[in-house]
Order: sequence, then C-alpha cells, then structure tokens
Amino acid sequence: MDIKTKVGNRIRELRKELNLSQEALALKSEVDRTYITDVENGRRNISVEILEKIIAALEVSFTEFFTSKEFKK
Amino acid sequence: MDIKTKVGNRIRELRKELNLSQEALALKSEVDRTYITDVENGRRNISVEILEKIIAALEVSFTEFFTSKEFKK
DNA sequence: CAAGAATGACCCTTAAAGTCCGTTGTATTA
DNA sequence: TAATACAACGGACTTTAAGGGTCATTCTTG
Repeated sequence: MDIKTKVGNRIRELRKELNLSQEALALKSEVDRTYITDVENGRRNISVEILEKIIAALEVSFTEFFTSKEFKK
Repeated sequence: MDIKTKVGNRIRELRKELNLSQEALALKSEVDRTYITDVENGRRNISVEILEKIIAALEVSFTEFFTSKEFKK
C-alpha cells in the first residue's frame, strides 16, 4: 500500500471517529470537499501544510496521526 | 515554529545522526541536492511522497520520524 | 420505492512543488 | 596557495499539487 493510500485511510478513520462527513471536514480544515475525497482515496500527494490543516481539524497531533500500525514500517 | 521548519529540523537531526552530508542524503533518497538544503531550512512545503523517500533514506519509519517533541502538539 | 445527502470520478486552470544548472562562502587539509 | 568538502542561494525550467466545477453513483431514511 502506498503512502498516499495510508494517509487517506488514516484520515478517513479519524474522520469517522469524529462523525464528520467529508464536507464537514473540508469546511473545518478549509480545503475543498472534492480534495478530501481524493486524499481519502489515495489519489493526492498531499503536502505537509495541507496535511497540517486536516490533522488539526481531526483534533490530533502529527505524532498521534502517524502513530498507527500502517506507519510503523 | 511552522510545520515546514519542524520537518526540516527533524530531517537535519536524523541526517546528522547518520553522519550524512546533504548531498549523500540527496543521492540516497533520490531527490535533488538543492532541495534537501531548502527542506532543512524550512523553505519547502514537502509532499508525502518525497518525504517518504527522505524518511526511508534516514532509516526510520513515519511513526519514528514524527515521534519527536515538536510534533506532539 | 422516492428523495435527499454523502461520496466518487472526471476535467480543467494556476499556483506552487520539485529539478537542474550554476555560483558563493566557509572550513579544513595538504 | 591550492584542493576538497559542505552548505546556502539564485535563476530558469518542468511537473504536479491545490482548488474548483460538474455530473454520476452510492448510501440513508421515510
């Protein structure tokens, strides 16, 4: 599984935990709704600044975001 | 401190631990030599795919890379 | 089933990511 | 005085991320 897919899956996982729709997350993180869709489906090579906005909206730190099974090698 | 600077500092820190020059890291990670300089100095908004290449060259996982004081909120 | 909400997929700009050529400054070592 | 190694920086260039529009599809729920 490539890194884009792993990041997308992790975003989706955390978004579901917060019971947010893609659109609600998009509004909260101030990125486009269709962009969230693409990221979750592993189609976007996201930059750290945009990732930071989404991670903040998901209410976790970078450490927490990447402390997940798929990121441990 | 912004996220680009945090990422740059972390890369530099891990690169020094491996006693690699910027150029050696550039070759190992297959990214441009000047790009490593810019990233380390917080001037680049790096994407996850390039970050993955650098992190691999630094011989750590994403989890390890982001398990560092500055990334814990 | 219908109707609405949520998501997915495609296409198209433009702003920025990333590459490649070089030069400059500094420190070290012969 | 070179000669070597490293880091920083600039300019020009190519590629792609980011954003946005639109329509199709899937999921809910009455």
